[in-house]
Amino acid sequence: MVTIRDVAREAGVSVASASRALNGHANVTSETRTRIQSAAAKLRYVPHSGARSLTRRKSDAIGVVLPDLFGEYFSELIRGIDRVAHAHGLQLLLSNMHGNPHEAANAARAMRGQVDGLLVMSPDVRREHLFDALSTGLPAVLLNCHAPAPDIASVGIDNDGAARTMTRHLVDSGYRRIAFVSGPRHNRDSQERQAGFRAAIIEATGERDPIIIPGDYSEASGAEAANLLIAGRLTVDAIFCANDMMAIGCCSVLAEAGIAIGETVGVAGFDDIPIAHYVTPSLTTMSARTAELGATAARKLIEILAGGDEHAGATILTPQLVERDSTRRAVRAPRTEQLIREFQQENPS
Amino acid sequence: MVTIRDVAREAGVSVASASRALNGHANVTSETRTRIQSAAAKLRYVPHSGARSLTRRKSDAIGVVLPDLFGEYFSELIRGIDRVAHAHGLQLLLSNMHGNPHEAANAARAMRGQVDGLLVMSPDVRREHLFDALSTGLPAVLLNCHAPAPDIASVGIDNDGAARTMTRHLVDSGYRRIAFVSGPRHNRDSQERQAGFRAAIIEATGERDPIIIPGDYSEASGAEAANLLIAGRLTVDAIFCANDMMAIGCCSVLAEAGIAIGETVGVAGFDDIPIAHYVTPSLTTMSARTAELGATAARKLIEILAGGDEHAGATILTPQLVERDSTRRAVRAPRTEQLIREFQQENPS
DNA sequence: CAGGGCGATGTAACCGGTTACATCAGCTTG
DNA sequence: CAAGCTGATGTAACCGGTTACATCGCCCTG
Repeated sequence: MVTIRDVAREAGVSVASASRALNGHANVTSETRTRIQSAAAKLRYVPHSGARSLTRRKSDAIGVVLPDLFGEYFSELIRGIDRVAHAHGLQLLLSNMHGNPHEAANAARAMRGQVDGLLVMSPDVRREHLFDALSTGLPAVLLNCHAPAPDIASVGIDNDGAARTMTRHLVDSGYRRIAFVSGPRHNRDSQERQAGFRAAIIEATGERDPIIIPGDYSEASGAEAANLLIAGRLTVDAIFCANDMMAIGCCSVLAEAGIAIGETVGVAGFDDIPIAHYVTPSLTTMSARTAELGATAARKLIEILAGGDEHAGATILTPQLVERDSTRRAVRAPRTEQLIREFQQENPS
Repeated sequence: MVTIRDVAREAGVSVASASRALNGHANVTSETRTRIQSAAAKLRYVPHSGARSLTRRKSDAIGVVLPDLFGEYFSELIRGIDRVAHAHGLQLLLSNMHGNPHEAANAARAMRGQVDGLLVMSPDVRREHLFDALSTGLPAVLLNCHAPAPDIASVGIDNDGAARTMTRHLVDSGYRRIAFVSGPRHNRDSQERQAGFRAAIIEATGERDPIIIPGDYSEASGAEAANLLIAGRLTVDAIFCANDMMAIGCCSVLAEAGIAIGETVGVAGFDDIPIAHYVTPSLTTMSARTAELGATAARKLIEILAGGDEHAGATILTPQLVERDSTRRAVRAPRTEQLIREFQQENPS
């Protein structure tokens, strides 16, 4: 493997000059510089960025620690992070804790010396895990986590408010008895969404003990909720799932059973993953603007790395209601819609 | 930042002993070891993996260079890669060339010294780009690329064979005039899929000049193809799209226009992204087994890193036909299906 | 008890860069 | 022409680890 010393030797200069020339420092004769550059090109020199980061004390990379890497939620998140990281010339070091909260600390430790900062998403609410993860001393931004201390930067979404918005939307759309399907018990997002749902139900209907079905964010657990309904063990006319995948599982069981989604039973999700737009009927959901969440967190970390300590504290994004067919009372077949449109075009006003 | 020298001082030993103790080498008294370990714990020592990789000459990380990071295709791919990387204790350094083939070389260069090997996907067929990307001297495995030299390891899928399989499936399902919607011109996968389609059409129908509509893998370009058909400028009864997103775009326009997909016009895609399963009607497609592709490539790279040079050369995965409703002639409403099932249950045999 | 062997520990070189400081040549200027 | 300045270049220390080799103390053995 060719090093900068090889380049220096080839060009007949010292390593210091070689380093200066290759890094574009000013104090090198242009003659020397070209000689060094051509030596580097001839030897196909590629700088060793590991060694480089050792002296420069920065690595131009940020670490991303996520609970899981699958599903659209995470591809969206990474897309948002990558967009701003790439714009700042930063690499992304990815780590997946595979659902094991203890691994977050390991992952963060393993990244010490390879990254300048950390983006950590640890949806489990138990705090000690987060502290572990942050113990490397690296600057970090938390995603969708309760910051264990107020001086730690975090970016999250307003789950509570968003769940209220959705619940009110369901009530306003005329649904009377609404059930909520929760996510995993220790998941903070799910807890907050559930709290928002409960508050909005109490406010709207006075019902103090709304129906809550335990789920785990999986498609299967959404399907189970739908099965309860079909079996007659759940009399509701709307189901609000704590994430989109459960809503989709729910819809497919209902559709299979011939129940008119939207008309007979309204279904809503949360996150607005891309699939939500493509399923039939399309799914009403709260857009968590996941890519934006990632981008915001990355931006915040970069600002902190640049020395702005005033960027600590929490940034909260407000999800937006995306109303689609799964909560529309009159869902017509596409063909019918088409005929209506044609009719309207032919008979203006 | 606390270094191993601080730990050594705290424990009253030399750095060598500290290093040995912390790395679990045998030749340390257990008494000394515990003393060093508690010193490390007390000081919250986290090893600097950058410095570590400098002497160990390995970084326990692999670089992944991809043309884009969005969409389900890439989250699937990364999922597969991560699964095996994680199992081998490897980190993932991600780089996105954002559609610019020249960036692949930059990305690969930037990774020198931070990764032990590279996984490169560069769907652009122009060879010099690939050579550039490989010029770092790092071991690399190519994904879905023509290896520019036979001794370079690569993993790909049999696009040609898969396209033939799909085309034959369409013919066997009774579709007579089939159009193909291609991907971007320089995309190798698309070219091979198109070639497979053409060959199968010639074989099945003798038609030497089948209909090929240029697309670009985007949902919009699939929609455009459908618009051609609706406008009557394309008389076909099946559309085979070079990827799923185009097929989905195509379907939504057809459905919007009230055309019965499957019945009147068959639509097929390629890749089997998760959405394909959720759209209505569900999409017939060739499963590229993307996660498996990533996992296979990662496994291959790891074997090469372990010193097995016999693993060079190409591995080809065979996609599998996933037949769904978009190419079924009798697509019934879910309610109808349900009634039929009930009828069959009540009247066995 | 001297000498050899062995296991624990320390010293220092090294990995591949960057950079503070020293050096040196060439020019200006009094 | 000597002194001083400037800018290019070289020397060597350093970043934070690992590890070859040296050292040292201890125990065993003849």
